[in-house]
Amino acid sequence: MSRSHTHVSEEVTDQACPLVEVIDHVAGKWSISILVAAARGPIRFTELERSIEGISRRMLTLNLRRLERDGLLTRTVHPTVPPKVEYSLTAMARELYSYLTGLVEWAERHRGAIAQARTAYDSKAAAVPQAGQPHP
Amino acid sequence: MSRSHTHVSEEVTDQACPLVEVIDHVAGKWSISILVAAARGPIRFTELERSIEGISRRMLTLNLRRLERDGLLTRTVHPTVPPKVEYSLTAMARELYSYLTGLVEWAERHRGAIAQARTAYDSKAAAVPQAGQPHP
DNA sequence: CCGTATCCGCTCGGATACTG
DNA sequence: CAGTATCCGAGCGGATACGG
Repeated sequence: MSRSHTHVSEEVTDQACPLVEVIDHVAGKWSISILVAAARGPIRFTELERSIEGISRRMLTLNLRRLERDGLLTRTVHPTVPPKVEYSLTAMARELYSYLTGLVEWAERHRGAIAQARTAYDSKAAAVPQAGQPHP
Repeated sequence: MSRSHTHVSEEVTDQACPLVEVIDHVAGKWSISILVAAARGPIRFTELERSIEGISRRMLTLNLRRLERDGLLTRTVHPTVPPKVEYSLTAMARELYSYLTGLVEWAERHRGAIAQARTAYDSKAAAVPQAGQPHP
């Protein structure tokens, strides 16, 4: 945000493409699901819509466009009737894939532990009258 | 994957803790920065604030609380004056660490390519009058 | 089948001010 | 030092309707 003034001549990419933003796009809530789903091979719009639980059509479209714009997905339109559109990973995205699945597998392994940690945290926060008591 | 029949015991954590939500917390915009920064060893609040470019105090606090609640960070208060609070990764989070750095390194490697892909996409979208023309 | 467009509630998140 | 509290604008995201 408050970037000290860089030379505008060469490194536009540094300004235009902060790491945090790239990661945010790539590791976004739906992006991971989409990329993992598309990793098996070309996949159609409605297949994505059905395979990703809870995503709305709007959010699917928005994420697909953003991933395409970032060069992670290619969109291929087959001029048939009815229309058929397929999305595939680019080389860049295939390289990303293993990190994503690693993340997902980690989340699966620790999902239970996380749920327990939340319960513990919440019950602890609820029962601390001797410290959190604002006297009336 | 989406609709295999779950046992009741798993169903509880499944409801309380959807995979997508876990990933969203863990791979969130600021979460990654925080976890990576805390991986080197116990780190203080202001150290985090200074080392993470662009984060506000509010967002830092919110993310720290959420990570603590999810069992990824431990918060240790040293009863000194002035007060000293340190955050450390839990075992669960240290296991996550390598996937996160993998992601970050990927983002660094391809930051330039992504910036170029965006430029290409935008210029293509701007100059396609023969296909995108909405006839009046 | 594969989207786009519009409305709108709701949350995110920065700015600011105040405590132990 | 390490937060909490409150305000408030921006934009995310669901619902709905429509088009090629």
